[in-house]
Amino acid sequence: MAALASGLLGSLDPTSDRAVFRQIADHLREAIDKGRFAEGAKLPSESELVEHFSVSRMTVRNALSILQSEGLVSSEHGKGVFVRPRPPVRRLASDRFARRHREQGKSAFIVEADAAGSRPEVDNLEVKEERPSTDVSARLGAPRRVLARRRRYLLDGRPVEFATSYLPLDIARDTPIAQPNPGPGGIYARLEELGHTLDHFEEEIRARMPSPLEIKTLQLATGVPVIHLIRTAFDTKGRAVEVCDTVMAADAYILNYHLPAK
Amino acid sequence: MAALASGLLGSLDPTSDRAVFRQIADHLREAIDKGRFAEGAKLPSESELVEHFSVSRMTVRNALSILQSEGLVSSEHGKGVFVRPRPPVRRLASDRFARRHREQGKSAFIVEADAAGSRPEVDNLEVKEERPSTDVSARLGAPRRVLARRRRYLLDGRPVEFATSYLPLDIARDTPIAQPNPGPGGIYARLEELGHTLDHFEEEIRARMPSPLEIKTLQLATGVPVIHLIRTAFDTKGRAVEVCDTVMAADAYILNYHLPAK
DNA sequence: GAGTGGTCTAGACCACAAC
DNA sequence: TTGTGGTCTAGACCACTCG
Repeated sequence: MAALASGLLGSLDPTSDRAVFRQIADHLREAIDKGRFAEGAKLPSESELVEHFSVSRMTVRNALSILQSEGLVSSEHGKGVFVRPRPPVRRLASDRFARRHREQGKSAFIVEADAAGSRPEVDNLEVKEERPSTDVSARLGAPRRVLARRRRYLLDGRPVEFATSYLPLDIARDTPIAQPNPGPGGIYARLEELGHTLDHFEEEIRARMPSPLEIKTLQLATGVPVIHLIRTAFDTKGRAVEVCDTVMAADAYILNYHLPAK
Repeated sequence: MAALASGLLGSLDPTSDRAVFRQIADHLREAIDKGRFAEGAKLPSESELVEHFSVSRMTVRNALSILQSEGLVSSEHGKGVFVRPRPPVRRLASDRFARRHREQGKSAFIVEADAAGSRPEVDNLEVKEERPSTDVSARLGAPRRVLARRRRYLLDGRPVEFATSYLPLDIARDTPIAQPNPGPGGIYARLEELGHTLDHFEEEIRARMPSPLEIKTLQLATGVPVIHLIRTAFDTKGRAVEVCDTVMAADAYILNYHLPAK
């Protein structure tokens, strides 16, 4: 309907080998990168792009789907296609499980969110005994059953992280760890009270595209990967006392690590 | 042509609200997850799927594009659509820059690849002086110009990582660090010889979808995110002496970190 | 040459959002 | 009611791979 401000977008190169829908994607991407469409701004509608480039609607949709898969734009049914705003990221410090933080009685998530001025929430709480996966079992020294604690974290109403902690039953059964709310300082504080003084953690980090379930749970936009972090906690006797499997929306996090040069 | 073994794929649910192309994607995903199509196996051709599900070709292609964006399959022009084999992953230990490794004279990449039985290569070498980006500049204490060392790493012929090191010119100019081959132990060994004894590193990790240039440089399949790692090296005087900006194919790496509980 | 995926057209009908 | 994106059809021609 509205005339497209042609100045914002170039025109196609008919001599180019590059497919038309890729050229259109390139033009849009460049316009976004150069700030000609700001964060949150609406792109020209599909029908405007059809007219501007003189192509069929499928070609335009193909171009837009590229930008979606790159995480640059997201579409809203009945409204339009918008430049994805970059959500604020949460930095995870490598000392986030240091004892001095735990002793303050709040969980790391709550403390950091408060400090950043965000509203933290935890939901989807589930605590149950179950048979461990082979991977979790191997990490924990092959217990037959484990206590699983699942929860989802949200910031200002947006889900950012989904985590499950697994603990051997001989450690966790009939302790505050098996309660929905384990008390101040979280399960690490309880583990230390139970005599499992923590010695160190091992973290394992992957990045990949989310499964359909993860997309749903974290309400992920198209083109947003997840960071998959598996942390194992060891006590001073060298025993693995907890495995925490965490899936994070990658656009919500920066992970920080401190490495001594030794 | 060949009859499709219908047993491998269910049929559509006409009463479902779920879009047809999503249902087809679900069926294929389930078949892959359950191993009915092994890694590297060829999926039924588009025309076979068209016939099996009695839909148009665009609908089938829409379904396949979902699986591609999830990184589950990749298409090969003229051959077919194949289940993506999981490439072997390289684990990066958090002590990979420990001095004891450096003193053995080989770079971390070469040592690890040899140990894993892979054939390592380094190409795209470029060493030049340039003006730093604002981000790099801020990390290095605002030098006017820096030495940039760019290189790409390959394993068994496959590009897996693209890295740029930035060093302040007052440290690196007219030293072996400015040479294409800085010598045994790499630039960290040279830095220490120049009096910049390394104290610690800070690493910053993000995950995101790759830019078109990154897709090209790392020859990334559709649906493979990248891990973006920025490491800053500090000497014992507390000065930032190097920033290394690394982009890794996420399906080729697992990052390991060791965290003391303190 | 036969089969495959890659690109593109020109329509159609639907569901959702905003006025 | 109008405009938006979401889904789907039924074709077409092309480029690539393999025998």
